[in-house]
Amino acid sequence: MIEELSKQYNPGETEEKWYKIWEQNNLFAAKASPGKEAYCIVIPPPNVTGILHMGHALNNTIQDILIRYKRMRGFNSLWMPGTDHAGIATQNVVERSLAKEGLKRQDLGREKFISKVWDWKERNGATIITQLKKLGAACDWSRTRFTMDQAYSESVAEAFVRLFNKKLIYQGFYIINWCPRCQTALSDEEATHVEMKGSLYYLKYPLKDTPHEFICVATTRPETMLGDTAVAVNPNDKRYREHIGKTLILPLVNRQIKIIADNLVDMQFGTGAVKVTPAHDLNDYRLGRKHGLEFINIMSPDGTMNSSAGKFSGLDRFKAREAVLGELKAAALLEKIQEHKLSVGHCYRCHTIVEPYLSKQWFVKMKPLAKPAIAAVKKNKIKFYPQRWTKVYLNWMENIQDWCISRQIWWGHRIPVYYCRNCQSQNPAKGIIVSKTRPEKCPKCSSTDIIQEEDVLDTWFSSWLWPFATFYWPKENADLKYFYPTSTLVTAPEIIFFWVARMIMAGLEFKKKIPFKDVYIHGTVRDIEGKKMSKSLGNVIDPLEVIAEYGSDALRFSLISITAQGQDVYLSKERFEQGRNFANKIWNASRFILMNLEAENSNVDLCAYLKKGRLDIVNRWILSRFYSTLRKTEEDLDAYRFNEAANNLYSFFWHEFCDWYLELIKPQIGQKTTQIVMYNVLEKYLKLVHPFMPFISEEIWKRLPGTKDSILQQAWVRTQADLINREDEKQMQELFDIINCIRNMRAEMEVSVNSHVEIRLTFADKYMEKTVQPLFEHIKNLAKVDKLSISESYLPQANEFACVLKNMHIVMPLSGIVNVAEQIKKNQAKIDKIKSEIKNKEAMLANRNFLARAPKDVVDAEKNKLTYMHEQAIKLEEIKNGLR
RNA sequence: GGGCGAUUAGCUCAGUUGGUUAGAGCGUCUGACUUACAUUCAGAAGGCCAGGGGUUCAACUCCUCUAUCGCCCACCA
Repeated sequence: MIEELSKQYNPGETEEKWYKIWEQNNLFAAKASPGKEAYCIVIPPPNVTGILHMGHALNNTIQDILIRYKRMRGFNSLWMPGTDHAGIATQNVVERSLAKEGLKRQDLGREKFISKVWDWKERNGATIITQLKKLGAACDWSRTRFTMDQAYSESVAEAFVRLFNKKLIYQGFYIINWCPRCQTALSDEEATHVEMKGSLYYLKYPLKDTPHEFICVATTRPETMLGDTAVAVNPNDKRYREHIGKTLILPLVNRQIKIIADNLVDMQFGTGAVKVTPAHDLNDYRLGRKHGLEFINIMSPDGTMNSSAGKFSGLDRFKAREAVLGELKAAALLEKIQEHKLSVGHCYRCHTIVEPYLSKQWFVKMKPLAKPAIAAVKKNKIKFYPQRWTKVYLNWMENIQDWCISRQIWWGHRIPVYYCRNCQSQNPAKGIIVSKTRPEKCPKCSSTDIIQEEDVLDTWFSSWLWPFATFYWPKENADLKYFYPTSTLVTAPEIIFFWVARMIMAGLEFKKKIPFKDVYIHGTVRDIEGKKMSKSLGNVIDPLEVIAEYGSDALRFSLISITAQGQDVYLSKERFEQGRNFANKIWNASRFILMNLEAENSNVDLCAYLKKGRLDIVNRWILSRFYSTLRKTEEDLDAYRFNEAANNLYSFFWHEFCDWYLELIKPQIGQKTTQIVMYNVLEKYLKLVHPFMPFISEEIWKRLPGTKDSILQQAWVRTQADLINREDEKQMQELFDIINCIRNMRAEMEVSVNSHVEIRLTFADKYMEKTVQPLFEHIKNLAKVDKLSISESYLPQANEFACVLKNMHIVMPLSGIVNVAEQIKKNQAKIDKIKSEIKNKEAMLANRNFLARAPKDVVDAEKNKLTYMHEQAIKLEEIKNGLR
């Protein structure tokens, strides 16, 4: 069996094999079991249209680490998976494929179109789930939810009705962000502002009574002038004071519009006079309401000009801009064009420039919802990691605007509002029925002529219920009771407003409890130049390719090890080599151990064995280091310092366990105690590394003699504080220093490995001599020394070279030195450096404040150091003399 | 306009509450086929910790200002 292990680890087959077994055996499933503490994470549901990208890989690796770690630590750990119907995004995908057939969704009609989308979902919706499985995600797939599922949709309707009944939902005409391509309203968050180079156009509007006089206004969207119903100036502006109240003739349209005064107008900007288009600009809308202006909508939902735009009707908004400018120019009414930077809203789904557009929409009143959500965070009931996001959250919440939740698309939860046509025919404001299910007849007039609201809800109106709707809220049930509130939410910063903040509000509103205790915000994955990874930039590193090439464990480990808490990640493909190499290192170390392990020495309980006898220092040391690593790993994971934990596990295994321990024990590998310790460290280490590298840890775990159950069901390693021994660690450090020093001397002097070397050691104190002496064999082995002796006098002979170590002197024959002059020079540099350091240290130790205020151990350490430096300086001088 | 983050080795980044000699990976250079691993092993070179000022016995770490880059927010016509 041992011979079967290859020299190189092959992740491909192994990973596929284990995931299948885990899944088949339901190892990820969690059941509500009161009495046992729950640990629950709800996945940020990826869009059904989603394809695994590095952001997902990072996000889900972090969650998987937490889930596996907490399960091993004894929690009843549940990772709730699912996908999001992603209204606009999904509809766009299906519309695009329809377009290939030359069809529009309107050609099919609502019902047929929706069933097409469902078809698409059935065919492609599981892609992202399959990909998450490749990553190793330990989700309880039996619970997989979809935001459009029947039960989930009922939760959505319930939430709507409750808010409506509390008068927290209202309908009204407001300026919203309109995407002319998707032809729907968007929330403020869905319009992403991008800084762009544009122009500021100065238009001249003639005064009615004195047509040779003009008021000049500046605008970035000249086509909107067709909908102007006033020009506003600041009442304190001397330039225009006399014109206030006068009438202008709006060019091209010949509408008479008034000059109004309002403090909102900034005198510094443009000409100080601003055209007012109440139906196409938020500020203008407010001015319009305030001053009772007319609202003229000049645009159709598709972004072309409508009949109110007169002869421009039918033109696309940007074509209309050119046409308007052309005509104004011809009429000499275009004074000038200035370059101007401005930030323009874009649809977050299709990147089309959005229009501020006046339309009838549904809104959620947010201030009352925000209040308890602010308090929960302020009172630390919910904590953000890193903490700085708290401020971002609070700032947004304290300035929250009402949420436009209606969308003019078809794919989504249709708003549970019904209209009785009979009632409406008498009074349009009446006849609104809000109900979770379609009413059979109007409760007022009993008419059955009832139609449902056409609009659907914003996708986020369903996502914000995710932490409890996934447990079939509002139905009270054991799972909901047991797993809610969930424990940790792991997500990206760009989603704080869309989702995190709203979930907190929804949780407090509907469940009267916070939805989660901790929010871990990780960084954005960027390419090596710091750009966001995106398909259009072509800078995407595909995680699936990385998995195929390096393995999932490698992807996970590398990703985690470079992700400092909340920092953005700059990624290049080479980074994954580190993870692959590490997996291979674990593989080979295990191979080595298994090759040498006697079956009887596996599965020996370490604690019981230790009671019987004392170990040698090397074995004591590795146990001490292991348990220190365990402690550090726990501290780091509990504080969400994943990279620290990963790097610490890496350097323990590679640089302590492999580089030192395994090398040191090679000569004694047959010994029972050594075998037991080496087996135990490996076995326990596999558990520590399992949350990070689930596949390879399982593969090796299952190859350990006598292990049957999966590693992911194992209990975490128990702390053994008594096995952490600083004194042993210190002593071993002395040994490493000596070996390093000798290796160093050989390398510097270019002494071939094969040549015989004799080393004399001189110790400053007898105690140290005593502790190092038993380690002589190790020094000989690892530093390739033939003869090792202790001498009283450290003074190097004429043919010797010496090196100074703390409290120690290492002397070796000079014969191998190639360039003595070079050595003397180096030596002198060292002496100079030490002397200047001594000066500083002496000054510090002479400082009364330091002695009075610094902790005792710091003072002692400094004193020791000074003594040591003095000795070293003297010795170096002597060596220098010896070299001559 | 407001807020946040970054600035540490050639590159990409760590550095948790101030306290021994500021670390890692990659890259470079030197040496090694040492029977677990060349996806390896042993070593070396390389840092006024962005800059100024301050607090402190002690600053990469805390405060302040400046510069450069990046992100987010805002009703900049």
